[in-house]
Amino acid sequence: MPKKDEYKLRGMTEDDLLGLADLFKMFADSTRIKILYDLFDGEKNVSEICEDIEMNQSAVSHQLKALKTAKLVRSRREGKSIVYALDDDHVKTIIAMGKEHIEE
Amino acid sequence: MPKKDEYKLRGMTEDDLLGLADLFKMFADSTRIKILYDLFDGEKNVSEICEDIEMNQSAVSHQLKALKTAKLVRSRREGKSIVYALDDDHVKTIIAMGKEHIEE
DNA sequence: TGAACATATGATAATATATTCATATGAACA
DNA sequence: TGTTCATATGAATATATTATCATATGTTCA
Repeated sequence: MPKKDEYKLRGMTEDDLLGLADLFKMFADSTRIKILYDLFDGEKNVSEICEDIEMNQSAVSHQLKALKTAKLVRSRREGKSIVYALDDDHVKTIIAMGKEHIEE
Repeated sequence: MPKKDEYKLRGMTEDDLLGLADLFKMFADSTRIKILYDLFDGEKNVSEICEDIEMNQSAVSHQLKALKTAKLVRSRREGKSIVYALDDDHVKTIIAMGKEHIEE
């Protein structure tokens, strides 16, 4: 059966574009972008992130979960802590492009 | 006088990071990303954009205004129409990086 | 094993954001 | 000049998103 008149934009389906928007949502919130930027330094556990970005633990945990679902960060246990790290090289590139746009 | 304890994250002030998040918000909505993606083809007027992305004129106009404020598109009059175009090379790069992330 | 610690989670309230509808603006041209 | 066409805008509603609070989960180590 034919897909119910889903249109395409230069080869991208509507779902593709919705997925793209969802990805960029991850960068579109100040708490999340602070977390991502903080992880540029390398792995950090949740408490360290909270201190660095001055946000409380619950808010950070909620946002870390969103970032993990989006496959932008990964985590592993290390003793009592959970350590997070960037999980995609594109994260740095995307943020770098954003900075360039702003700096012009 | 000292700035009231604004912290920095790897050389970025809080305001810098808020600005980055605001930029990425432009890519984080399906209507706006459809518009941007539609303009990959080149200049288009508002009616053409509406048809391509199947959204009504008012919604498109509101979002074009947001994109213009963010300096991601520019516009000029051409006869009765207003023609829009991408106004920043980074737009294509940023979206391309997003696509790569998703395709993996 | 159980107390202490680190993180995660669910529900709620506060806030932000997008779409719609009605209408305004402003250029073109008869 | 006034009508028509294309776009922009304001206000209101609908929807999504986030931070917070309270508490649950799971580890470590005495």
